[in-house]
Amino acid sequence: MAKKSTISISVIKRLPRYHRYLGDMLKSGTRRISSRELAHIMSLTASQIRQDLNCFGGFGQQGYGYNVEYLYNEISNILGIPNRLPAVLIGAGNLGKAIARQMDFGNTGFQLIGVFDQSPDIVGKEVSGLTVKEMSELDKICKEKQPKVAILCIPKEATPAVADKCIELGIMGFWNFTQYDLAQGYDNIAVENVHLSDSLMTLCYQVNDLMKDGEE
Amino acid sequence: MAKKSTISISVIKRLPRYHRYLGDMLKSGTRRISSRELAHIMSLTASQIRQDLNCFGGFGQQGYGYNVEYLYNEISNILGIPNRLPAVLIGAGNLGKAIARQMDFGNTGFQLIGVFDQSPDIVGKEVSGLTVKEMSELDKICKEKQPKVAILCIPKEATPAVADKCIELGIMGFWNFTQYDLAQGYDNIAVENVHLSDSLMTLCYQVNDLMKDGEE
DNA sequence: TAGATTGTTAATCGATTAACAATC
DNA sequence: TAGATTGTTAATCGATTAACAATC
Repeated sequence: MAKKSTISISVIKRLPRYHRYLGDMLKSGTRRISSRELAHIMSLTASQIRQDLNCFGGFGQQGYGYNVEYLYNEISNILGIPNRLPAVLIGAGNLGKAIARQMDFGNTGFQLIGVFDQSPDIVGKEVSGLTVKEMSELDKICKEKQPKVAILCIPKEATPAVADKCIELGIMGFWNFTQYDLAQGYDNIAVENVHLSDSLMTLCYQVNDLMKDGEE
Repeated sequence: MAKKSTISISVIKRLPRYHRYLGDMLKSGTRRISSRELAHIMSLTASQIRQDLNCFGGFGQQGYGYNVEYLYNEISNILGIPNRLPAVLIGAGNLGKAIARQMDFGNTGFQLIGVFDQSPDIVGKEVSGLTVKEMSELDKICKEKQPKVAILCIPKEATPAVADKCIELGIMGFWNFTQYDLAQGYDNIAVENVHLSDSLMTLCYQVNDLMKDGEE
C-alpha cells in the first residue's frame, strides 16, 4: 500500500518538525528510533507518526523502528529541499532584510537569487551578499533565472499588484509576510501566509485568558 | 445560550482574521454585515462565522446581521487588545530589531517596554525608541514593570535557559521565533511558536508538488 | 523462535457544514 | 406582517487515536 495521491495540509505542516527532530538526532549520533520513542520526544502519538510517514511510503522496519539517517533523507526529499529552487525577495525594509540575513535558505529548500525594492534609498545597498535591485529589473531576472518563489515583505496595499506581476513572470509560490491575505483567489499557486500580527493577537488572547484564570 | 467556557484553538486562531477584515470594513465605512456576506469576502462559510462568534456571545441581530463597529470592538475585547500588556524583546539581532521596528504592538495588544541582548556590541544601541539593555538587567525591569510576554529572538541553544528565567520572573507567554520548540513542558504558559524555517519548508513542499503536476 | 514494532484497518473524536426554528 | 438573518441543534466530514495482524 502506502503513497497517497494527495496529502492533507495537516500532515505536510508536520513534516518540517519531523525533519528538525531527526536532524538533531542525526547530529547527536542516534542511529535508530521507534515511533514510540519519537512520539515521546515530540509530544505526539506513535500512531500519528506512523500514519503521517505512511502517506509517503513505508520507511520503517517491523521489530526495529526507523533508521534516523534514512528517514531524515527521505523527508528532505519529500519536502523537496535538495532542489534548492531559486527565490527572490521583494521588499528590503526592516523585515525583508532580517529575513534575508537570518534564514538558512539552502537548508530550507531554496536559493536566494535576487532582492528587490521600490525605494531609491535602498536600491544599490547590499543584503546578504546580493545588491538590491529596482523593481523594474524583476522582469529581466525572472526571464534569466526563473525563480519559483517570491518572498513578500512589502506594504499591504502594494501586495495584490506585485503578486499578479510575479505570477505573470512564472512565480509559483509566495512566502507572504504582508497583511494582505494572499491564500485566496489564485489557482495552482502555493501560499504560506506568515501573518505576524495575527500570531501576536492569538498570543494576546491566550495570555489574557491565563490572567483571568489567576483572578478567579 | 452562548459563551463557552473553553474555546478551541482553531476558533481563537481565526479571531485576528475577523478582526482584521472588520477593521478594514470599519475604515471603508461599512455599517452592517451579514454572516453570508462576510463569509463570501473571507472565503469561509456563514455557518462557521456564526458558530465562531457564538462561542463568545450573541453579537448579531436576526434579520439584520452584525453591526461592524460593535463586532469589531467586541472582538478587540475578546482578544484583550485594549489591555496592552507590557512585553519585552529578548535578542536584538537582525530579526529582533526588525520585529521591534515593524510591529504595531499597540494595535496587537501589547506595549514594548524593554529590549535585551547578550552581546556588548548591541547593548546601548537604540531600537524602536528603547535602549538595548544587558541581560542582567532583566530582573530589575521585570520587578519594576512586570511584563507578561517575552518575544524570543535568540539562538536555539540559549532558549530553554532564557525561557526558564523568564517564567521565574513572571512571564506568562512567549512569542517564540527560535528554532527551539517551546510549546511543550510548561503549565499555564502561553506559547506562539513562529517557526519561520518550518513555514518555508512547507512552502517548499507545496511548490515542488505544483511543479511535479506540471511535468505529468 | 519469541519479541518488538511496523503498516494498516477500524473506532473515536473534534471541527466544519447544513438545516431550521426563533426572532428582529 | 413578511423577509431576512441570526443562534443553535443535528448531520457530515476529516483528522487523530487505538487496535491488531503482518513481519522483521
